[in-house]
Amino acid sequence: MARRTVSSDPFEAIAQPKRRQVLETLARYPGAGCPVNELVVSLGLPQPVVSKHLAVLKGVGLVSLEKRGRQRFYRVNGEGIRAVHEWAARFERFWTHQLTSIKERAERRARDLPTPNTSEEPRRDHD
Amino acid sequence: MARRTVSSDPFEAIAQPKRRQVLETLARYPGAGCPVNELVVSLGLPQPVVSKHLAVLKGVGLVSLEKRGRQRFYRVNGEGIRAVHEWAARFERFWTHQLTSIKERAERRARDLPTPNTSEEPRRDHD
DNA sequence: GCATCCTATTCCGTAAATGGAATATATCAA
DNA sequence: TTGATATATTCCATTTACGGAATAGGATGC
Repeated sequence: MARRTVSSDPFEAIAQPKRRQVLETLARYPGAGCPVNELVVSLGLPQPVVSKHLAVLKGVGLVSLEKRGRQRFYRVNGEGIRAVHEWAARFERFWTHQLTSIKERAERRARDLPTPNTSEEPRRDHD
Repeated sequence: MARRTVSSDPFEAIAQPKRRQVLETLARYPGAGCPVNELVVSLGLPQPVVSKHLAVLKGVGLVSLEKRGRQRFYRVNGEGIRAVHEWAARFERFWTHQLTSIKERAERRARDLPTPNTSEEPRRDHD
């Protein structure tokens, strides 16, 4: 049961390294975006593969599309990636504080406290 | 051919919503971390499922582990998430600039590019 | 009309992740 | 030792994503 559904959230979409590559490549183009054939050359991947990845990225809103002539210009749509950025930012305190002091404090608390499961309420201790 | 390997990079690991839940729950605990049984209660998932997700997170360095008695305390390891945060930050300009000005610039450039067949007014009839 | 270019989509085989259940391992307690 | 607790691991079935090849669709040019 409960498989992953790549077509629903940006985290799934960027899980695939090639799709991150697509985004990184797109990001190097100006606001007008980049047509598929140029992406195909840049990435060195078969065109159907690129198109399929673009379809996934578009499905989750990570890129947007503009048709011009027979080409389709894709460009990065920041909002989706912003969500990822903000999710990760929630964990900022885990890398801004030095790990060593966190570890020390963790071990000190571990020794001194009975067991931290007496309350349902999560604790926030900071230094 | 080229499958995704969940046990190799943090992007794969956080693709799974339940693993993000695990991280979010862990983040609410103090530096000492959280034992598995408490995670099981908090998440309402079967214990083997939680353990398996923790194994994946540990495999990619998103959590670290400290044994104490028969319990194992897991805590968030910031470095892995930091990588995600920094990757997303590379796209910051796509959401800090207003979308409207980006669009305008896109269309201006689209007119100026050497691609043929855009001598007319650019079309805005789709997104 | 027809041919050509650009892109999307379908079909298919394979590899892999997920969850459930049962079991194994490890630690403590009596 | 035996038993209970805490966690990990194995086996299994299901579902899914991925890539490749071929094909379809759509726009342009002749």
